[in-house]
Amino acid sequence: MKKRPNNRVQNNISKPVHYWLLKNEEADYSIADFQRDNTAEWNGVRNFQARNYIRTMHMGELFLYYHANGNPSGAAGVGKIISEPHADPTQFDTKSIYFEKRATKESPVWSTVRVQFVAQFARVVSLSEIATSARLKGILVARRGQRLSVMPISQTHFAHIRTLGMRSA
DNA sequence: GCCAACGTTGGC
DNA sequence: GCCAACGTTGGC
Repeated sequence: MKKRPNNRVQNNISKPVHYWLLKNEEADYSIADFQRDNTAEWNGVRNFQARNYIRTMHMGELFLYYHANGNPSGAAGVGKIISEPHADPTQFDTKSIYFEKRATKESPVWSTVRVQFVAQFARVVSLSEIATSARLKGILVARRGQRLSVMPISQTHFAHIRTLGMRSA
């Protein structure tokens, strides 16, 4: 019998743990709104690359909550994925701005996950701070032209930004 | 409001 | 499959 590699999590062999960065405009849905609601459906993603990332998400994974168009823009807190990926219901709603005429119940086009508020940072870790940090070199959110609302982030970068955010300025 | 850097659409 | 036109994102 082959021995199971010991660098995998038991009962979860084919599911690597990801960390994510999820964006919302601060004026549309801030970390305070997220905290008030406690949970939310991450509906309305209409970009194929972002959708493909959503489809690799797993329950329990953590993400940085990022304020786009913020004052300043940056990481404002932490949330958690609390469902497996599933069809975004707004794609079937003819009255929704997210309606998708190509979508059918049998083969949906867009995916979503349910998310839960975990923590608000003591301070926003600004994009300029992220972009200039040597320890965050290569981070996707600071890359020029990067506009995805859902992107992966390394465990190391996630942990570092969380440490910065939890510490008062 | 400007505009760079994309992604998407549709004619051919 | 190419690519021009158009739409969107998001920092500034």
